Amino acid sequence: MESASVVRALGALAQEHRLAAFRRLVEAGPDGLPAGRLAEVLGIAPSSMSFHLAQLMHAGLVTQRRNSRSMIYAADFDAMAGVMSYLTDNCCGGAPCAPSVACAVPAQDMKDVA
Amino acid sequence: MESASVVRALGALAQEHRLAAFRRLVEAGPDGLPAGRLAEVLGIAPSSMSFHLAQLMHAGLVTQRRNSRSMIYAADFDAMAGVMSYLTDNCCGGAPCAPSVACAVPAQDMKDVA
DNA sequence: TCGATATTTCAATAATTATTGAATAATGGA
DNA sequence: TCCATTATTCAATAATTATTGAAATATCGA
Repeated sequence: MESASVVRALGALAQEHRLAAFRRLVEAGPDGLPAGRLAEVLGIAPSSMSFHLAQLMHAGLVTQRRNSRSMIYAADFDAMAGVMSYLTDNCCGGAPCAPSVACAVPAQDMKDVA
Repeated sequence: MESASVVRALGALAQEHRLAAFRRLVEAGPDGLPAGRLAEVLGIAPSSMSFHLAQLMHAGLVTQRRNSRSMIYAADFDAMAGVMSYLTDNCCGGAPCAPSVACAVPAQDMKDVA
């Protein structure tokens, strides 16, 4: 993953509502969530939600599919893994920045979601 | 680390020149680099460099100290580790986004620096 | 086809971010 | 003290980002 993509991905996550949305999508897993549900949960206007989801799409961090009238968004775990690799390799000075526990421990629940 | 700090840190890294600067500082280690040297390496005006370093400072990702006439900046590895922990815990769906090799392998050289 | 639902696009505006040269501050050496 | 060096702050401007209501698009069920 080259640095321009990483800048886009970091920029996409560097916003309160988008970080919260992405966390919800990670929590939801591959099934994803409809745009309207996300807007409702985050308490923002549907058009704002569309704007933010477009940013996440452009950064390649989420996927989009239609289900009847709903647009379902889901986190792209491979893309996120690419960002994490880049940061680990280039921004952590060799020592893994993520504590080693992250390598062994299974899923962790989401507390403190906005 | 709470989400507002993470948003600030991601925002600080979500810019071409700042990501490049941070990578250089990671590479330089605890000794850090003077502001002027960074500006020179990145090819931007000293005042722009000051602006970007202030952003990184505000995000808590770098430290600052004076050495004679130079201001020396250094990467704050603990802060970066905090960001990585947050992302691993909240944005990677339990599966470690960083490949497991990152947990075992030592330092890695920096290629592809801007 | 018509109406309701779900979402996006558009337009207007506000707020934030990035850039640079010029002016200002801090340090050290002659 | 005076000058050169190093860096930051300021001012002006340009560019990008975020927000919302209104209008447009797509889908479904009756």
